[in-house]
Amino acid sequence: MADKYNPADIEPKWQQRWEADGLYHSDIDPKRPKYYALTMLPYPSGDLHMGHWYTMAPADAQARQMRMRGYNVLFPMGFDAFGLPAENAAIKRNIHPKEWTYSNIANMRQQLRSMGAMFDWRREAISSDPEYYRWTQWLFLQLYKKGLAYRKMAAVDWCPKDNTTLAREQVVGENRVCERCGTPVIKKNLEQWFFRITNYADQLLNFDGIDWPEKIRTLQTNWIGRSEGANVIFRTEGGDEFSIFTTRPDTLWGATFVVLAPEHPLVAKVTAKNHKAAVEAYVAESTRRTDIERESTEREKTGVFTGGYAINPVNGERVPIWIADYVLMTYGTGAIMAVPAHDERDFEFARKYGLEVRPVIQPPDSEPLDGNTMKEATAHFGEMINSGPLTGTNADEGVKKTIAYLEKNKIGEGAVGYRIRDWLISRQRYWGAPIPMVYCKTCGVQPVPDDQLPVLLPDDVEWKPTGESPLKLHPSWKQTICPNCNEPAERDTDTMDTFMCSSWYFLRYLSPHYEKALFDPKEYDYWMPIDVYTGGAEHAVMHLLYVRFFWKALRDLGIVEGHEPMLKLRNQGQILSTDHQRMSKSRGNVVDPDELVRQYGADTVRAYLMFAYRWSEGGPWSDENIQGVVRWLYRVWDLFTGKEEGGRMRDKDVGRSLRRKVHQTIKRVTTDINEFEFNTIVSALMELTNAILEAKDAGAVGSPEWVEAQDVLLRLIAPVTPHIAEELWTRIGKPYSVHLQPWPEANDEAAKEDEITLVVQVNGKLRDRITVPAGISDTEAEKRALASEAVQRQLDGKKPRQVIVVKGKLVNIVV
RNA sequence: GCCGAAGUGGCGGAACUGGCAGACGCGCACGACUCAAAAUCGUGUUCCUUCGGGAGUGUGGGUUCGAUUCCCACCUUCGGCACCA
Repeated sequence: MADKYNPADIEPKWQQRWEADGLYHSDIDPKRPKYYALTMLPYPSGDLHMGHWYTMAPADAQARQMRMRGYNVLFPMGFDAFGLPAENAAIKRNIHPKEWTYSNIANMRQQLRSMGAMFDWRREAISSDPEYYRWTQWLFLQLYKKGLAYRKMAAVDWCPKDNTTLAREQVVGENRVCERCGTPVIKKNLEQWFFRITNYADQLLNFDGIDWPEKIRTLQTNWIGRSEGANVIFRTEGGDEFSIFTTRPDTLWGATFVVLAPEHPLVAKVTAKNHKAAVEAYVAESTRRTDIERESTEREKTGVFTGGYAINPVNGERVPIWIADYVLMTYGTGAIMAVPAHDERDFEFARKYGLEVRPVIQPPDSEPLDGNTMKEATAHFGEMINSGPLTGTNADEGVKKTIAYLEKNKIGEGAVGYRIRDWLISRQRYWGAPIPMVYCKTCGVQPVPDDQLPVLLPDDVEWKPTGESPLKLHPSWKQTICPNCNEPAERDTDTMDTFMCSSWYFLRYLSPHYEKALFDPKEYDYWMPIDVYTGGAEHAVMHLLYVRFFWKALRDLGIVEGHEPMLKLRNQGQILSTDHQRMSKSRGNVVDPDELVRQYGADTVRAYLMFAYRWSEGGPWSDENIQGVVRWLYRVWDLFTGKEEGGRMRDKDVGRSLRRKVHQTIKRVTTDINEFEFNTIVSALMELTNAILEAKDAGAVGSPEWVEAQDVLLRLIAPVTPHIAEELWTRIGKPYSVHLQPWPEANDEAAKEDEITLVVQVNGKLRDRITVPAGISDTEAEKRALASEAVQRQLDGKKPRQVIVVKGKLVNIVV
C-alpha cells in the first residue's frame, strides 16, 4: 500500500480506462443543463508547446468542475489545419503540406491526450478535411448570395515573402509588417474577394449581453474606430460633385482649400493643363511609396496644386483643389476640406504651401485668433466666428447646428466614418479552401452550385509560392464548365484566409460528420450558444472580431439565432520563454511540455501551470517553483497511501477545525475556479492538504471529519489533477469514477469561525490582536480592545476621542 | 501623439465591496534524520531596531478614524492604434 507516487504508471492507465469507457463523451441529455466550454483550437505546427497547455489545462479544469456540478459539458477539440505556417514549413522540408499537417495532427493529438483533458474526440473537427471545408465553401456562397462577399479591384496589402495578400488585420505594428513572418507589406492593385464586415461595424460595437473582458472590447472598439461627422457636397468649377467627410462640420467656413487623395477618381478631370505634368508625377510617386512611408506621421506633408477649383457650398467661395498623399482613398470619401486654423495636418500643409489660414472657431480663454500669426492649429471647440448665418453659435451646438443647416440646404448630411476595412479573404496560396467561384466568358462570375461542393483541393500541385496562386499553375484543375451555360469556364484559383475556417469551427464540433448541413439542428438547439470561450487576447481584432461578424452574418442568413456566439470570454496571459521573449521555433526557445510530463507527470504540469502564474497574466517560463507542486502531490499521495494511525483525537477541536477548513476550501475553490483564478485554487488545496496532515498528527484518523476531509479533498483536486484523484479515489475503496461524483457543497455552518482575531488599532495603526468569540457585540469588542495592554501603553492616560468598531473585524481607537 | 493595462519581499504571486500587507509556494538559513549526501521533516525568513518600537505595496500629494485598494499629478514597463480628416 505504501508504494511511491509514480505518475508514469497511473496516468496512462487512467487515460486508457477513461477512453475505453467513453467517460468524457458528451451527448445530448435534456435532463441536464448544458454547458459548452470552448477553448481555442491549435494550429498543427508540429508540437504542442507550453502555451497550449497553459490555455487548455486550466480550461479543462474549469470544464471538469462544471461537469461535477451537474452540467452536461461539451469540451471539444480540433485543428485549424489550413494556412500559411503549415505550408511554409512544408516548403522548407520539401514534403507535401497535407502530409506534414496530418502527421503533425497525429502527433499533437497524442500530446493532447497526455494532458488528461476531457476532450470528446468523437467530435474532433479538422478544417482541412473535405467534409469540413465543404461547409466553409458553402458559407462563402451564402455570404455571396447575401451580398456580403464581393470582388473588387483594390490596392491591397501584399506580403512579398509569403507571396500573398493579407487582411488589414493581419498587417501589424508601426512598420506595417506581415502578422505571420514580420516582413513589411507592400501595396498591390489586385482584384480580390472581400467580406462586408463594415456593414456590421455598428453592431460589432455593441457588446450587450456578453461577458467579455474590457480589454478585448476596447481593442475591438478602437479597431472599428467609429467617428461621427458629416459628408458635405462640394462642386468643382466644372460642375462635378464630390463629397468630403469631416468630423468638424462646425469649421466648414474655415475651409480654405480641399485635398483629394492621389487615387481620387476626379483628379484627372480637375487638373488644369499647365499642372498636368506635376500632378501625374506626384500620383506616380505616391503609388510607388510604401504604406509605411506614406502613412508615417513623421514625414513632412507633400502635395501639388491641380490648378482646379471647387466651390465651398456654405459660402460659395472658390477654393483651390490640391492632391496630397496624407489623404487616404480608403477612409471617408478620399477627399477632405482643409481647415488649417483648426487641424494640425492642414495647418502644416497650408504653411508649407502658403495657403490661407482662417480661424472660424474662437476657443474660450484664449486670445482672438489671427490666421497670419498663429503658430499652430487649435482643434478645441469654441464659439463659431466668421461663419455666415451660424456665427455666434457656441461650442456644444456648433456641430449639431451645422449638420442641420447642411441637411436643410441639401448640401450635406450627418455621416459616420469607420476605421475598419472590409475583410480581404483571398490568398494566393495553396494550402487553403478553394474559393468556390467560376468565371465564365459569357455569364461572368458564377457561384459553384451547392451540390458540387466541396471544390476539392488537388494534391498534385507545385505548391511552392511564385507570387501566382499555385492552383493557377495546375494543368487541369481550374478547367471546369460554367454552372449556368455549361460552356468551358475557369475556377477561382485563390484559397480562403484561414481565419474564415476558424470563424465557424465551433459549429462543426456539434456534428463534425453531419452531411446534410453545416450542423445537425438537434445538436445546435441543445448546445449553442457557447457558454465560455478561453484563449489568447492576441486574437482580439482578428479571430475574435471575425467570429462575431460571422455569427451576425449567419444570423441574418437565418442559419443561427441570437446576436453573439460566445456568452463569456476569458483570456489567459502568455507564457514567455526564459529569455522573456515569445516562444517560437525560429528563436529556438520553445519549452517542451513533453519533457516535463515525462519527468513529473501530467498532473504536476497541470497543477504547476495553474499555480505559478495568475492565469490572466502569464509570464516568463521558469520551472524553479515546480518543486512546490511536486512536493504537494507527494504529500497528497502519502496522505492516502501512508500508514493510517488510528487513535483518539487529542481534543474535539481538531475535528471541528478540520471540518471548518474543509468547508472553507470548498467555498474558495468553487468561487475561484469560476472566476478563472487558478493559482489561488491550488493554494487553497495545498492549505487543505496541510490542515489534513496536521489533523493526522493530532490523531484525527478514522474520525467522521477525517473521512469527510479525504473524500472532499479528492473531489476538489479531481478537476486540477484528474489522474491522481482517480487513483486515490479508487484506492480508498470508492466507486469509479471520481469524475462522475457531484461537486461537494459547502456547509456555511461548518465553515463558520467560532473565534475571530480582533484587530486593535490606535489612530489607524495596528497595536494588538485579540482572540474573541465570533459573535462578539460592538460594546464588548470596544471594552476588550480598551483593556489591551498594548493599547493602554499607547493611550498613556489620554482619553479616546472616538472609537470605531467594524463588526467581527477591528476596533480603531482615535485619540 | 492617442487609447488601454500593470508596478507589492531575493523570486512566482495572495489580500472579497477601503479594515491584520506579504496567504500559498520557490529560494535561502539553521536544526533533525544520515558515516555522508540527496530526499524528507521541523523552525525562521519585508527592512531597520537601543526590542519600547519605527519604516514599508513605483514617486509626490490628497480624501478618510483607517488606503495595495478611492482621487490628482508624475515616473517606469507592457500591449494596441497611429496623417482615420
